[in-house]
Amino acid sequence: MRLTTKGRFAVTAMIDLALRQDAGPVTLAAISQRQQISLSYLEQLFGKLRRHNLVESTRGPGGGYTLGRKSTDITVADIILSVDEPIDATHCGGKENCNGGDGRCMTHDLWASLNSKMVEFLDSVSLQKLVDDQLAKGLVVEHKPSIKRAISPMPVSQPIRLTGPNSVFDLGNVFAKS
Amino acid sequence: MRLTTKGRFAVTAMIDLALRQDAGPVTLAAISQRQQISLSYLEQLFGKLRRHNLVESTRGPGGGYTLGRKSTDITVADIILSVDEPIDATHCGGKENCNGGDGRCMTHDLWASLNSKMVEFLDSVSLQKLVDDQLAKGLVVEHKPSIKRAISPMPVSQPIRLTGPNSVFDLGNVFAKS
DNA sequence: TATATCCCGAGTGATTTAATCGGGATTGGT
DNA sequence: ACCAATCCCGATTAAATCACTCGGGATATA
Repeated sequence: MRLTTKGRFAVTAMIDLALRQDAGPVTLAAISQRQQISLSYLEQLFGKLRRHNLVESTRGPGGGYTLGRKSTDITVADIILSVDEPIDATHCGGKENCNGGDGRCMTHDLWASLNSKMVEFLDSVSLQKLVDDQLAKGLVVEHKPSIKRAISPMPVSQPIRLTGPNSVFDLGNVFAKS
Repeated sequence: MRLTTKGRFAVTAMIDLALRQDAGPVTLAAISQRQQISLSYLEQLFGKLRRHNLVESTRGPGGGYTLGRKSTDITVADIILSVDEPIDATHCGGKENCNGGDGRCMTHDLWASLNSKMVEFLDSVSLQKLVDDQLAKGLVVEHKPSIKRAISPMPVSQPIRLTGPNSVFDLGNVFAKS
């Protein structure tokens, strides 16, 4: 299980979608503006989410994305696993020898346990839960402006580019260090 | 909190050290051979571990490393945080606006929770626990050959190079995917 | 003095991340 | 029939990171 900003972006976008899909399909352009995620990047992410049936798409004008199933039936683990596919389980296939040496893998059980704990946790949080959290925090969802087109061309704020995985997961100072 | 093979290597090396330090300082060369980790890389890792007081070093012939404190007082979290220093807590400093947009950060609490869970778990596992696991699995620790030098020059098996962080953390198939 | 060991910073190639780019397919409104 | 909105997709890219290697040094023992 990898934890990167990609996963974070995906979860953020899914919350945004869940919050607004009642008024019809939500466009990636809209999500891009609201969440400051580049449109092309969103397209990549939603391609994966769609292939995993977490979202459905409608093409053409008025189109966009809707959830593939109820938000109570989508978990954070679902989302993260969709975009961060763990395709290569190459090293240390479970019963194989990880260290080459004497055929024993001293830390395998440890990582497996941790992995389980993480998945367990992420699988216990539904998308609906995150939506509720946002609404509880006082987030107001504006209604879609129907067909009304944007009149003032509104300067598009460029998303800031975050290169490299420095934004992965920092512990910060949760843990008291020496 | 980052989870890479660097952390895994560090934990593995620390288990090796804990298993054998009773017979005096353990050299990195020995750990390198047993655990198939490159010597130079071990030097890097132990530099960090030493700076975090998890190990102590003795120089010169007969030297090596010993644990900086009791193995019951060292946790996996200690080790991982030592080598994978989370120096940059740049993005989203806690109360700041992560998304630039409306000043709210929809996933911050989620990641913070996950982080806590991970640290909680890793902090609940002591080095001694891992050592016990190994001994319980029937691992036999040979005594150091005192001063006896290796007679046959024994072909040194090269550690396999793992490039890139593909070995980070794969979920494998713990989680049933579509 | 010779050797074993730790120490350290600089460099490196493969890989990943977080995008961008350029084009294409589909559909709705006119 | 056309146009524009929207999804779709693969190729490419710059910066960062990872997992090392390399070359030299410091320190202690015999």
